[in-house]
Amino acid sequence: MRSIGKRVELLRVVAHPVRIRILDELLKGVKCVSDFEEFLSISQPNVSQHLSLLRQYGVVDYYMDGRLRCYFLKDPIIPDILEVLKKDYMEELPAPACCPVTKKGTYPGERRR
Amino acid sequence: MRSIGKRVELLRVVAHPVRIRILDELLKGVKCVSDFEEFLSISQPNVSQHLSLLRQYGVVDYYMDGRLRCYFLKDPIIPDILEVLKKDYMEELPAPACCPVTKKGTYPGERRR
DNA sequence: TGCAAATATTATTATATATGAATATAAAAC
DNA sequence: GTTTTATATTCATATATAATAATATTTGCA
Repeated sequence: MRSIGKRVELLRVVAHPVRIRILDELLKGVKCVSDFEEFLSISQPNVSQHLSLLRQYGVVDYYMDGRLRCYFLKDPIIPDILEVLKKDYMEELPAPACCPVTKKGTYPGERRR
Repeated sequence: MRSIGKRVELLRVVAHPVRIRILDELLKGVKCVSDFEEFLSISQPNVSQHLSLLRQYGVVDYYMDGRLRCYFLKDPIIPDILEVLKKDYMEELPAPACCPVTKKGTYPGERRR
């Protein structure tokens, strides 16, 4: 079981516009590097660098097919993260009705804001 | 409705060990700055800096109670992110059984890895 | 065997982020 | 009105991250 620290680290690795697009694309199926190169319109070395990072953190893996590397999703947290990321949220969370849990708060008091 | 770019940005803001702990604590209820200072054992200015960033991105808000600032969660995506982050995942995702969706792949071929 | 295709790695540089220290602000208490 | 308490802001610096360019590796194929 992964520590909370490791999970946050993973979140940081994933929280990048290009890498999110890569992962979202992998959600649909296996893809090779040159597919991403085209799809993302970024340089091949840069695609490889992002994939390398994702591999390093166990987020993706690949198999070889001739000289292609076919990448696929490996970490099961990824589909869940992508789902939350795409979900629509209509409202803000309800403001707390009463009484901070803080030891110092003396609510109810004036709400100045 | 928030763009996907904004969502990824938000994810990046959230993907920090201290800020995750702050948010996880706010999940339990309202807290003020000095509570965090104690709980996180980091300096007051640093707590304020993290809270400032979270405010800037609409993740949290606060009300004033005397000279205390009582912070609370505002963005509804946060509980969902925290839930995914805490969830236990037992297995890796199943490796793709067949046939890359890539235009270049010629699978089935030898799986070298 | 040598060439071309697909991908990876390394080095460099620019930029962003994080933290600590110092200072500022704002409200309450006296 | 001055002091104290709670919090915010600013500045400086260290560190991490990102992208580009150049080069290396690996594999299939002529």
